[in-house]
Amino acid sequence: MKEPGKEIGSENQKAQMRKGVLEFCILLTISKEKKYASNIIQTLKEADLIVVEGTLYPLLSRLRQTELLTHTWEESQSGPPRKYYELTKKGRETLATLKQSWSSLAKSVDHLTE
Amino acid sequence: MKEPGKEIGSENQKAQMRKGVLEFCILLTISKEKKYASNIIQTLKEADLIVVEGTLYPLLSRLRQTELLTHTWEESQSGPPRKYYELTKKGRETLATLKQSWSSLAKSVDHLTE
DNA sequence: ACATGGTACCTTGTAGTGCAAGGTACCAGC
DNA sequence: GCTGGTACCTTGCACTACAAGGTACCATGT
Repeated sequence: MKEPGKEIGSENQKAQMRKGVLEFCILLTISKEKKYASNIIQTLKEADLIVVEGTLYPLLSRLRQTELLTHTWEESQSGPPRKYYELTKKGRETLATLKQSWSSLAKSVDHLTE
Repeated sequence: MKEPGKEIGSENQKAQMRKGVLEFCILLTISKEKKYASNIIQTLKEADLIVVEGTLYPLLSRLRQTELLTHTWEESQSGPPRKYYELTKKGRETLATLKQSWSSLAKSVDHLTE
């Protein structure tokens, strides 16, 4: 069963584009300094990228399983302890590769736009 | 059951990025002149974007259902007739929106990279 | 006339991924 | 010890690309 006034491409598509670079952006975010989940969401939001918890946690787990990042618990002054994420060596290497992938992709799009 | 030496993010991720902009790129491709499927794949390949038939056909159907493009049959001089795709008015409008989405996304990534 | 190779179109089943919604645990203040 | 806030995590659903397999039409050679 589908809604009759189904959403047209543009809205949906914008979300689709965001998906593709999400993992990349999260690695970018952490690369500057270690952060915890809510912190990451905040940073991405400041860059106009909307992400929610339900998306982020599974993604962080996946990145940890592939050993791109590690986490350490730290006490908070107000509330429960926080899980700070940080890039591993492999994580930094992968990020470098992804930066190239991104610029390569941007180049392709430019090429098609002309 | 997973392969033990499972593929690490970078390869997989690059594909993921491509996915996000695929629909956008296809609309871009057609926007210049009407094309048929193999033709589109060829054009994308020249821009370093790999797409296969099994991906393209369902995508074109989807775009037709949402009325972003139409098709017309034309005879070929060598082989079966070809289905040429072309943007509709709504398609051109959507494409304009997507161009903005793309540049907005690129901006966000740049913002995070700095 | 009909077999063969090439071109083009299309469908089915599978795996990966983001997201909405709901759930658990810890801390501080009243 | 109750309440509100913060933080972490899981489950079920919908969407999408892709691999693989299938159909149809045309031209050429024998």
